[in-house]
Amino acid sequence: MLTKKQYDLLMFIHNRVQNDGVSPSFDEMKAALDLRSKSGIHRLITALEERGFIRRLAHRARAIEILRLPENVDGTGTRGGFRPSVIEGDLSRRPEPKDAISAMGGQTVNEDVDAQSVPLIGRIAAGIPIEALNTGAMQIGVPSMMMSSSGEHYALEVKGDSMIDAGIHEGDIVVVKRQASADNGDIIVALIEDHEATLKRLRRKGGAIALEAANPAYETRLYRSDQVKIQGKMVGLIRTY
Amino acid sequence: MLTKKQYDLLMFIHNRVQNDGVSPSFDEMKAALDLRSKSGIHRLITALEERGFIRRLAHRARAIEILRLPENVDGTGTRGGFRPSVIEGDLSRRPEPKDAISAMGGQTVNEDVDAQSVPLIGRIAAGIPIEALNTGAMQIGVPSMMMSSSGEHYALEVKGDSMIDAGIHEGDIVVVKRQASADNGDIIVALIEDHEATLKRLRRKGGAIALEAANPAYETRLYRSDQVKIQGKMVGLIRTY
DNA sequence: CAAAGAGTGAACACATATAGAACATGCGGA
DNA sequence: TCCGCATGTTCTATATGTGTTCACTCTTTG
Repeated sequence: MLTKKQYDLLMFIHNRVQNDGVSPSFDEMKAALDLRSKSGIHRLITALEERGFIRRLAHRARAIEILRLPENVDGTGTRGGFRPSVIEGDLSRRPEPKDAISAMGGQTVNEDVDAQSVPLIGRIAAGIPIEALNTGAMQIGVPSMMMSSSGEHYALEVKGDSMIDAGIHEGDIVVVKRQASADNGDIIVALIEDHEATLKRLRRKGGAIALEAANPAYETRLYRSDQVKIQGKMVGLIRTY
Repeated sequence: MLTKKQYDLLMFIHNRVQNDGVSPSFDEMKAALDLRSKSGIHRLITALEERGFIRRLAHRARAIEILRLPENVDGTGTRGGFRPSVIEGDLSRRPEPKDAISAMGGQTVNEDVDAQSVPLIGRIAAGIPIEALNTGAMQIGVPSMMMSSSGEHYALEVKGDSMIDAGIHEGDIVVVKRQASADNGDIIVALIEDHEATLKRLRRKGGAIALEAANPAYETRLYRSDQVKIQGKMVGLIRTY
């Protein structure tokens, strides 16, 4: 759990981000908490990072991102804090998925765990469509650090060994961020000719799209760009022994 | 997450894309932010790209794509262009994870996320002791399914490639359950002669203990059982791309 | 192909921001 | 009470952010 100071600081940052879109500098936080030194802020920030409430880019100004909030986001404002527009009450989370981008991630937040739930929606393998086990889609907890704060994520269980040289084994669970485009070299979920989903590395060659397996036993296959729809980009992997 | 200037520029680009359908040139951005040089814009653009707000095509004019906006911006009605398409019609998402999970009747005590925190206490590699135990032990969220309900768990970052054939790469995080014994074939954290910690596969040979790497470049080493102390057994792996 | 348009990037000067050490204080639990 | 921990402070050291100028390179277009 957080100390009061840590909580205050987290709320201050959150409010600032909500209102300005810009995270505060150490000096501004210092003023907000009524301190005379930025070092105190530094330690609080470090503590928040350790506890998984925020994430930072090292050595970048104002590069703070809020990953989650404590359970009781009630805004017992110490200072003249503004109410966040998105978060209300304690457990009532936002009902509108379309807001998922403007709010923090759109997944549930637990009181003390640096993780979020994503749906495990099926399996994926070379040559085999994603099975729809939509019914009762299982939820799986995924470390927040694995996901970007915005966007939608889902999980798939890996079948087959086509990506084994990338350290992706049968039975592993891959976490995917849903997006329609990706960069060269990304591992993506690709839907081929609207019926076959596969996990491969993306490589663009001129106007064509190459889908590379990470296993010499499988050949790279080339497609026209209209044959392939990118369903998302792999952002993480979870394996249980 | 962003500095004021970065935020201003992002908003300017966003508005221009919304209104004109074309992203502004550096000169136009220069004028908009009241600068006298495009170089400043160039650096801001680089910063925005680094932070994942925009994407660019190198050496292409006006080839800026907005990936996301800061959290305070209401994206309603503006997201049409880059809302990724869904995987398949009937696989579409389940926007209310909490309902899904409670509807499944899982015996979750933690009503929200199926995960727990474990401390990330250091790094491990062949031949190198586990570094620094306490200094700012960062907590990491780990799926509950990865851990047994009892027992103590911790996490280590992997250095080196000695287990690469087991799909364990440099930078991966391994989740370990603390225990003093393990079965043949388990991957364990072993402390050798009280000074060297290593991640290896356990193989007992008569009275001796063999520690096998999963990389042909490393040799299996044999120890007397009094030379090796088992620190725990690997139960999971987490990788972020 | 040449010119215009667009983007890159080094270098300099300041302004801001972050990192940490070192030491002091106050509070709650063993 | 003693100890550990979160917290406050002061100071010092670095690193990053910003605005500018200048010299190119790359693309697009007539």
